[in-house]
Amino acid sequence: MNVQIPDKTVGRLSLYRRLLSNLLGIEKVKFVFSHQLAKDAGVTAAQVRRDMMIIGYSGSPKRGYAIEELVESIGQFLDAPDLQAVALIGVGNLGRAILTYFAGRRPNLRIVAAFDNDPNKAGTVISECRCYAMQEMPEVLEKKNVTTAIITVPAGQAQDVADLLVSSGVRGMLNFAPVNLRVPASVYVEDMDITTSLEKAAFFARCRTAS
Amino acid sequence: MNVQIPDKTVGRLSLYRRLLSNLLGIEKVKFVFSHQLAKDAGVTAAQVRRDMMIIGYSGSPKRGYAIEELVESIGQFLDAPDLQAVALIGVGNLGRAILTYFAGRRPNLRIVAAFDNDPNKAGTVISECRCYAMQEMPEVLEKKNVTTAIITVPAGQAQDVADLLVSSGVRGMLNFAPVNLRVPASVYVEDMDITTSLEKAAFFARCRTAS
DNA sequence: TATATATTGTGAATATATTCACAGCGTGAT
DNA sequence: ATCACGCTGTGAATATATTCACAATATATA
Ligand SMILES: NC(=O)c1ccc[n+]([C@@H]2O[C@H](COP(=O)([O-])OP(=O)(O)OC[C@H]3O[C@@H](n4cnc5c(N)ncnc54)[C@H](O)[C@@H]3O)[C@@H](O)[C@H]2O)c1
Ligand SMILES: NC(=O)c1ccc[n+]([C@@H]2O[C@H](COP(=O)([O-])OP(=O)(O)OC[C@H]3O[C@@H](n4cnc5c(N)ncnc54)[C@H](O)[C@@H]3O)[C@@H](O)[C@H]2O)c1
Repeated sequence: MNVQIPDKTVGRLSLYRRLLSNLLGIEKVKFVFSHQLAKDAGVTAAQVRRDMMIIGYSGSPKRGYAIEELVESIGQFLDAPDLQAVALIGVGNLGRAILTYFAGRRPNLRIVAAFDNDPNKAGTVISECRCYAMQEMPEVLEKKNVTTAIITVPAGQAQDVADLLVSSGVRGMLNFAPVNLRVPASVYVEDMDITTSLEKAAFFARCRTAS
Repeated sequence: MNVQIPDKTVGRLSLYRRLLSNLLGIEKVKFVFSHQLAKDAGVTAAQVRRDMMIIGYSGSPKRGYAIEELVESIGQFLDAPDLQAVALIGVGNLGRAILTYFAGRRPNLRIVAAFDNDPNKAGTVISECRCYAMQEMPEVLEKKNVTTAIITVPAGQAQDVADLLVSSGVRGMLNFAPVNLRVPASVYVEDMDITTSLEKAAFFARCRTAS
């Protein structure tokens, strides 16, 4: 990956792909114009075309983008060639919701192991995913070749967990704990701060109401 | 709200406040410098100072920011003067996790009602929050003066739910369904797309590993 | 009281992201 | 075959976000 890919573009590509898959699967459409995709995605047509440019995909004037081909292209860009294994740490309320949601949903991006320090949880299976004890983590992560992790442990435990993950070779994390994780520059962290997002929604709700 | 407040700044203010509350409550510190807060928040010191400028809060050189006062200032800026009531629609796995998490956590920003179209859920109480049937929604939202909502229904239902919410006076939404909601310009939508975020983490995990 | 000093507040500079706007082109119509 | 049209691809322009850099300043110290 020599060129620096904008973070935002990656997010939109994932979004485009999902929308395109819907079009293909549900509406049986074969082609889309940038402005159609843009409308579904909530962005401008120019943005869509710019993103396509970034991944080097070309459409045709008059016909637009060949959906099937484009989905393939985005996949080639976003996905690992083989299975990309994901682990989830912290099988609490949120962790279980996520495990259940992703179970069997994506063949190439699968949660292959869950971990929790609660001894009652080790050994259980949630939505087809085995839950391991924390001390098994390094071994399991290596054996299953896990490179990506979802952190759903309490805030106070998140840094320790992140350190463990890093030392076990994880390079991408989706972090739900409300803390700024300190990781080496070679590790990517995507934060999902639900509380902050709710506060934003609440703030702008008032803002808009006032105007 | 005459000046246009940057979206990103609002998010960071929420984050700063949480970090500052920790400092006050746990570490008993009274003052912080911009670079200390910046480190905790994972941003630059200049960013912190710029954000403070935006809400019109001043620190003092040599001492920094008076934490208690600053928390108060951020609160004045972010929070409603009285209770801001929130509703949650879709009491599934994710919805229940969120209800449980926020129960009793914030006095001023509270989930005061949940809704689900499953008749088995209407009438139940999850983490002190009453779950209502969908047809009760307009009435309950008005009575409880709800202006903000969390959408955790399946993607196919989210637009209908959003329309209902808008017509009941909701002006801010936190949307977990993977669809772009079409709402009037006077309504704010904050999207939390867990799938896209996981794909981003996975993508950059590969990216970093390669380099 | 005077001084040294590390930090604030902020205009200007830079970086990043998005949009504009239009030349060029492929396609369906004729 | 030819044409007219509406779209794509993209350089340039603009908008937004962040960082730089430094004068102004409040305080701790002597
Ligand atoms: N649920 C929400 O809506 C919500 C909202 C905002 C933030 N969050 C954050 O998401 C995270 C998870 O939230 P939750 O509601 O699922 O909490 P939870 O308490 O239900 O689950 C936490 C789980 O982590 C496990 N755990 C604790 N320490 C551990 C460790 N060191 N190693 C491995 N496992 C450990 C616990 O046994 C538990 O199963 C928290 O950081 C929380 O702040 C959640
Ligand atoms: N759980 C996750 O980790 C996860 C990840 C990515 C996206 N999401 C999205 O979050 C949303 C919720 O996910 P979930 O896992 O909680 O799903 P879920 O199926 O467990 O819950 C959905 C709930 O919504 C209710 N519902 C359905 N239609 C409704 C309607 N018209 N009005 C009111 N209630 C209705 C259902 O009865 C159910 O209780 C979905 O849109 C999903 O795509 C969830």
